[in-house]
Amino acid sequence: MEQTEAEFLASYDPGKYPRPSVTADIVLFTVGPHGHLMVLLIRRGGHPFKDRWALPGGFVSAGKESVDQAAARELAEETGIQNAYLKQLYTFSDPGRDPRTHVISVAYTALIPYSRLKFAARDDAADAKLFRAIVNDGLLYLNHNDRIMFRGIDLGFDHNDIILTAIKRLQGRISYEPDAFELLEDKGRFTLYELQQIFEAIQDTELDTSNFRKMVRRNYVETGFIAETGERGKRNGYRPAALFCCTGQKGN
Amino acid sequence: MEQTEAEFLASYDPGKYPRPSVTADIVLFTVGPHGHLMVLLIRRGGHPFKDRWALPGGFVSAGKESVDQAAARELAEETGIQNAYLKQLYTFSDPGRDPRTHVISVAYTALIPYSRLKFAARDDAADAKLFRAIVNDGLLYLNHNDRIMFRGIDLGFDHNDIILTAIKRLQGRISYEPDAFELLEDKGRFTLYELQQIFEAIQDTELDTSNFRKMVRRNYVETGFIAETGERGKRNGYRPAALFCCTGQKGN
DNA sequence: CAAATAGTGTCTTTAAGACAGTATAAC
DNA sequence: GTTATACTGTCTTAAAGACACTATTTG
Repeated sequence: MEQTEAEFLASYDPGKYPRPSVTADIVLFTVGPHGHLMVLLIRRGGHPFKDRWALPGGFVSAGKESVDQAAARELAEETGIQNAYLKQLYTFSDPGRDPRTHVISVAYTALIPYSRLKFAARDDAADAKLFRAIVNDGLLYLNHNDRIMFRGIDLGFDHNDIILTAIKRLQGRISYEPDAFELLEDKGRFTLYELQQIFEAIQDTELDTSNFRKMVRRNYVETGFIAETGERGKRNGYRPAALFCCTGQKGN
Repeated sequence: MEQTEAEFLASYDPGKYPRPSVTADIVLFTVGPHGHLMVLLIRRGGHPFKDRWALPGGFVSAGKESVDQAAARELAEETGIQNAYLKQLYTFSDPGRDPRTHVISVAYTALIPYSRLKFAARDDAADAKLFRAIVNDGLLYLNHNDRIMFRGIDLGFDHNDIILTAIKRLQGRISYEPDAFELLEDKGRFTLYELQQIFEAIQDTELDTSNFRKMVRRNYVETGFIAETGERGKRNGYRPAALFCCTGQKGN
């Protein structure tokens, strides 16, 4: 006898085959006051990789949330950050990447301005710190206030690979996605030099001011993505810079 | 008493929390003899979405394989295609995207030359067919030999979204990844016009021959990614074209 | 005025596009 | 020669980079 779809679903047994676990892991980037690209790491309190540094993240609640929602929830639970700018990065699924069982990790990139993360810059935040991420010769190095320094391969799980993938993707996206603006302290009130510092941190290069500003005019001012506010920034004994704001237009 | 990692792992119970299922789904693209971008669809034999067209794919065997391996295995099982050029696309995880239970789909793009898929161009291949993929006004339409035609939203699951995402990504990647060369009938023996047709199919535009060839020289010949073989193609009553081959160099 | 940062102008190179043209095979 | 496809040259525009330059503020 032919089954209808409703009958099939009523009799469906979801427990027949073993399933992997699924986690959402978050590579949270910020640009620190020295113009460095930084990543948030959590010191693991329990096994596996107890006392090692690793990315924030956690298990997806099956049937209750998408992985996107799990990423936002876990980031809020572990760091208090709400409404983060989160983008899916890549899914890591080697059966041996977690020693407990087969855990598939859907990795996300989060971009948060530094001032929302100041707690993690202090040394008394024992379990969640910002580390400068340095890529040299294809290898990742992590550095907190020149006091804690280690190699990416000393992170828990395959988080070295995840962070390297995230940095490459961030660098690739910067020319066609509005990522850089998410790292500004105030999207409604910023100078072009502040924006340039974020581009420099992400691309890990120095940029020519004149050429950078030409690019900004072409890609963002002329498209209406940002606009001059008419105001000028703080006076520090020299010429104050013009302030711009994001308008919410599409841009590029 | 403090547990060691080994003790922790020995006592770890993987069944404590409900887990989602994970599938690998494959968007297999080819360029047909009329220069159209085509996608392989399978007619579903069982519930859910029985008798509807959907992407090939299947469940990941937990603990036994990565999702990459599952994608390659499922593609081989359902179509006989071995050693496909497979790239991870995106992970789709809405808890309601599969009516059975929470099924997270890691989607892949496969690029295969048309001659390896001729079986799916014939009408007697009842359960696996190639469809021309047409994007119009952001909407997807599928078309097999002008005989079977339907909208992407009539596909099973969220496969309309997956295919649209795959097409966008393919178009975005073409200028910096060697994807186009994977669609050539013979990477060791092709004319520049054959290559141009693949670019045109992916970008859904007509390209200027002169400008296209200038780009090929710059990006692929001068970098050593492809080279002239010295031979010439078939004579059809007119000037035969020079044959090129991929060299295995990095390119771009 | 000097100091310090903000901001511009110009020249060159490179890539992209439009478009007219020449070359070589079979017949 | 014609026909059909293969292939090139030139002009224009736009983007990217190097680098010298001017402008505006405080003190």
